[in-house]
Amino acid sequence: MADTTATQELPSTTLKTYLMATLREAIISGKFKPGDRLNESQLARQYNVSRIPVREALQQLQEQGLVMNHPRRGMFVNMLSEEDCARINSLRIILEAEALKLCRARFTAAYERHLASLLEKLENWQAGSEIEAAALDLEFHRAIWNYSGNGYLEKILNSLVPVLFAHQALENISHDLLPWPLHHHRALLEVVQGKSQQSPEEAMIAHLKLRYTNPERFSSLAFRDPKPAADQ
Amino acid sequence: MADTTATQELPSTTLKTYLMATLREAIISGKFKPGDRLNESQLARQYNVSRIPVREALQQLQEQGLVMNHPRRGMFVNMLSEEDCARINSLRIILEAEALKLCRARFTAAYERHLASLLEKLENWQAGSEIEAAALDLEFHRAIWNYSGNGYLEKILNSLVPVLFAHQALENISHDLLPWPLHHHRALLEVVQGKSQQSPEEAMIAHLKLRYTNPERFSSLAFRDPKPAADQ
DNA sequence: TGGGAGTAATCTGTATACGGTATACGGTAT
DNA sequence: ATACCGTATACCGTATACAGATTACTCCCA
Repeated sequence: MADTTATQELPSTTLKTYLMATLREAIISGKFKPGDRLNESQLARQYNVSRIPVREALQQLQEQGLVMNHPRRGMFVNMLSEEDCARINSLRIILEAEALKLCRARFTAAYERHLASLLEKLENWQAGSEIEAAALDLEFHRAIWNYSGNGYLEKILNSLVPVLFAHQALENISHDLLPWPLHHHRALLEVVQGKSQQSPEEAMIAHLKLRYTNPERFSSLAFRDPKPAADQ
Repeated sequence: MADTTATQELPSTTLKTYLMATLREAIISGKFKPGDRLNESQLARQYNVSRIPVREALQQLQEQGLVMNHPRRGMFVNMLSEEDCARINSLRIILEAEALKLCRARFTAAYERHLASLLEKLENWQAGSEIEAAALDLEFHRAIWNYSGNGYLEKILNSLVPVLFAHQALENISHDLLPWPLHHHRALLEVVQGKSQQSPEEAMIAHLKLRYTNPERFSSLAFRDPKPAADQ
């Protein structure tokens, strides 16, 4: 299975890392819904480990924004408001646009082959769960982040975006919306290739507008660009 | 050892958060040098707590990039190469420029008073340790991040920049360089006030150039024309 | 005298145990 | 009947205890 964390990834080193990946996947896939309380003892019994690794994994996920801690109450799956999504998206535009620019500057044939093969999988994706679609989507974006050549940028995006995917997946399940939009990733590849007329920022905004209204709402791009209808 | 009195001030929250702040400060101030191994048991004895809160605090600091974990080996104070600093600075320019823009858009009289008072303290700072100067510096920047109105942006910057300050403080101590440059923060305030001719990115690059060579080296600004389009 | 292997010391990772606090429920008074 | 209060329960935060692993040291041999 594709790795779920960007930090050190040695599967059977410690129980904490194993639990982190497992719980992260469970949250992103919607197995645990926002607002759910995560009982340490219960999870420990469920995975046949003691509470300590569970605690530490949950705290790591807390630092990554997937769960929230109410002191003396417990851990709760984070629930994102529409505004939170917009705030994250506003940052994502800036950061992922930067990743696109860096990727474009460092472009090589090997990168292009990898991205193209991922893109092909995305565009030919037909059957399968929404979860798998989301995983493919995330994999494509992660490839771009990785090719930026700046590990800190990659780490930040990895701590920022997956929680959005969790939220999106859940919205998709509960509202039974249109299938995951996978068809617009070619525009991003074209930006990286230097073939696009769009700026990286424009491409990111267009990309996110498939799923959100005014994703750039809380970024500086919101009041630089006269185009969006400022309803607020 | 002098910390035993400090532990007596009943940590209103949890021991973990208390230890996090303490250890963070110790690392940033250079009390623990890069490469040092942090012994859990030793720290536990030193602060009169058990190993568990120490462990959890260290793991939190790991997520913030201040320490690194070698599995089954222990926690080590993170050691930044010159390239790492440049990578972080390249991101910092982008992110803090965004914070400046957001701050400028949300500017109020109260914000201005607060920033101005901090600036006055910075410019009138004469005596005191380099550590205090760094703390003041950081406080000013944090105020800007906070006023951006995007908690996620604030959180990212808080996970990115303090490690730089730790590195800077150490360099300063070991090489006995010039005093901490505090005099260039007015340019940032002027950007927020809209009085500056510089773009936020230019201001940030100029700000960081006081301390680093080519801080924008690993950002997209490095290979874009030096005069970005005026955003106002 | 230097290097390698074996052993001991030490530390991390994990399990179990305990105390304090918050929540929930039931009883009593109004 | 409702509201308030006291007790009970459950869970988190922390402490203590144990096992595996890694490191460092020592001893032996070349």
